[in-house]
Amino acid sequence: MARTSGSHSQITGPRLRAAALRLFARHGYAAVSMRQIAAEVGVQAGALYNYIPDKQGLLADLMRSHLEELLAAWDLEPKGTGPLDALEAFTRFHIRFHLERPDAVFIAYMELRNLDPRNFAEIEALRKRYETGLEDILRAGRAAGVFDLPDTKLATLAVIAMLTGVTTWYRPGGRLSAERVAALYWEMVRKAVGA
Amino acid sequence: MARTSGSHSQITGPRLRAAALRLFARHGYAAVSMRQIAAEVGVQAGALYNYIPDKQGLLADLMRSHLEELLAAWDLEPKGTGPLDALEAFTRFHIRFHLERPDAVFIAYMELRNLDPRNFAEIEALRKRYETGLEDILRAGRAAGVFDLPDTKLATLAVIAMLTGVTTWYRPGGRLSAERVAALYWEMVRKAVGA
DNA sequence: GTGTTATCTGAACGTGCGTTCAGTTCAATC
DNA sequence: GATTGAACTGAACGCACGTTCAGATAACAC
Repeated sequence: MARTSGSHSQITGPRLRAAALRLFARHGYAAVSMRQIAAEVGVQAGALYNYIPDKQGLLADLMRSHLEELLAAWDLEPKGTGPLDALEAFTRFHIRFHLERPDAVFIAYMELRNLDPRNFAEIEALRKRYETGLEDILRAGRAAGVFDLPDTKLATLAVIAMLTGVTTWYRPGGRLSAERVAALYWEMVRKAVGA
Repeated sequence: MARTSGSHSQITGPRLRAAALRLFARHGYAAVSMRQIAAEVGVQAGALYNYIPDKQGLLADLMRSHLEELLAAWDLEPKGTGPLDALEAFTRFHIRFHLERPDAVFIAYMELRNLDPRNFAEIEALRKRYETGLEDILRAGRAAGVFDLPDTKLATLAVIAMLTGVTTWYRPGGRLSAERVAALYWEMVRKAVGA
């Protein structure tokens, strides 16, 4: 009894991606079966292959679209004037964006090892591009004498790790609002870069 | 042809744990099969069950012994006098200890979701105890007026995330020595806590 | 009302999984 | 030199995996 009511192609596709995102984040790519995803979508496993080439392609797609969305959103973000404004913008943007997509963030950072080499290179390049955005800010601020940094590259990695760590413990409705968390982190980041 | 030369029980056990640590860290718990581990040890898969109850027990064992080693080592670490010394000791200890065991660290932070509830509670308690060590230092320093922190709990998580992040990019023989990395991170941590 | 086509089912494919266990081998013991 | 027992093999267990595909169904075009 296929096609039980109306056309589903524009429903099943997004639902597949949403279910995969949730399950991969919760249990890990390797631990989730296509049948589990299909059950969540409300469909048999075979039907999923109308929307994806294979399981590996599904994972790569999820990561690619997350990172492309991240880069596009950061491009549109107002960055104020000068490195200090830009760093604050980055900090607040990073926390806000990541807290809104905890599952996608987790997958993009944790399932890199499950990508085959071709996909890995592509995804890693996107991540690198995002990191470079922060590194440029730090370098500019250092050159302008606004920041006091012993090592720009290391500071980039340290700040990103610190900010991304928020997603491991933050839960909506907890002690602190996302806005408050961003403010507190910005204070720590500002001090850490010596500004 | 079992027992091809000499008694192996004191060799196979550690080799099993070493192989599992390496493979779990590289590919993830769910993606590694008992047969892969056995092949690395140089034994048939069935022989592994002389040393472990099951695959889940192997994972729990690896995480438990890593965290117990971490707590024991931190207990023995000289902490100087006062919160500032203690925080520096923690920073340097954490980086040194973690850089020496990248595989175990990765597993302990990433495979929590693959523990069954009983094991999870136990492992999570050990992790919490370690975090509390840092939180106590920060709270003491704040009370003594040595640190300037908007939120002690949040600072604890931020510092741990920042420091643990080192393991994601550090490679021996790279641009910076472990000692130098620790020094640079200590400078950033010190600034971040307002000291 | 007929034909077309997108969408899905249900069964099957070969493969590999974690785990068990009877049997084999060999160092150690007496 | 017989006995013991730790350490391991090799085969098997039932099950679940990712993926394919012929056939069924229902919405749509005319």
